[in-house]
Amino acid sequence: MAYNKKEEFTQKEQDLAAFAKAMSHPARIAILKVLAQRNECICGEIVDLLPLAQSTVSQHLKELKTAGLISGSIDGPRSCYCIDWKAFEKFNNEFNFLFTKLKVNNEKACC
Amino acid sequence: MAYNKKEEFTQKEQDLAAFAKAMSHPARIAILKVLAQRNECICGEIVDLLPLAQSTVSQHLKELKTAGLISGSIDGPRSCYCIDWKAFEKFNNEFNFLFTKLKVNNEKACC
DNA sequence: ATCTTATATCGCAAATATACGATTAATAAA
DNA sequence: TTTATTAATCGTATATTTGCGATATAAGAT
Repeated sequence: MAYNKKEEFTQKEQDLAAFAKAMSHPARIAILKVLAQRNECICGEIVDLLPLAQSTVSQHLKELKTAGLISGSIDGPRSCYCIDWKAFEKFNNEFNFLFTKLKVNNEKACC
Repeated sequence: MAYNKKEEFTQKEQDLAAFAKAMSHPARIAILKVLAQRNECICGEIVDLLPLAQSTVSQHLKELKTAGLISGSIDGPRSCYCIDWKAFEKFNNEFNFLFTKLKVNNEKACC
């Protein structure tokens, strides 16, 4: 694109979009699912569960971490990851505020 | 990428990812916000509210419509759009099922 | 000290997404 | 019928994402 216009939107809009973006790939949904079920998980186990190369999984993990959806710590030669529940709660609140609360006023759809 | 591996994930994972993807740009969040507040909205009004060209807004609207987050109908020479609340409800349920329900079992984070 | 194991990072190719101007299509107004 | 208005689509440039193999890094095992 000629210019990147993302900065011209409000911070909340950007934050919500960034969170959604982190979840916008099935591989990352799958990773989050595993982490949600196990509380903690070693990178290698995730690699075994996904149909992707190790380097690709590592990249997805990095994206999730950068976006703040998960946290990770080094555990000897391994890396342990888990979900940042607080971030999810925050997103869920924002999301519901935008798209559920307002629904009450507008039941009758026009189209 | 050499190959698109998205199809190798479960349908639910793909669906959730597709929904998140539709919300993964601040412009589309902004559009959804407007529609949530107004119940219905003409394309032109949205164009006026966003810092983007008409063709770009139209493209974003198309993406939202294709992903099923909004519906639209032609109203004379204009197009009227509104949120598909059912789709949001479905997404919210899936999302909560994955990322909130399971939280109860796993309060103690490791990292 | 060397070897193994686990993970992150780099470099690259291919696929997608973003943005715009120009054009088209379709209705309303004159 | 001609003209204006509204919105969709096309073509194109650029940016970003996805994916992999190869390489680097770092800790544990021998």
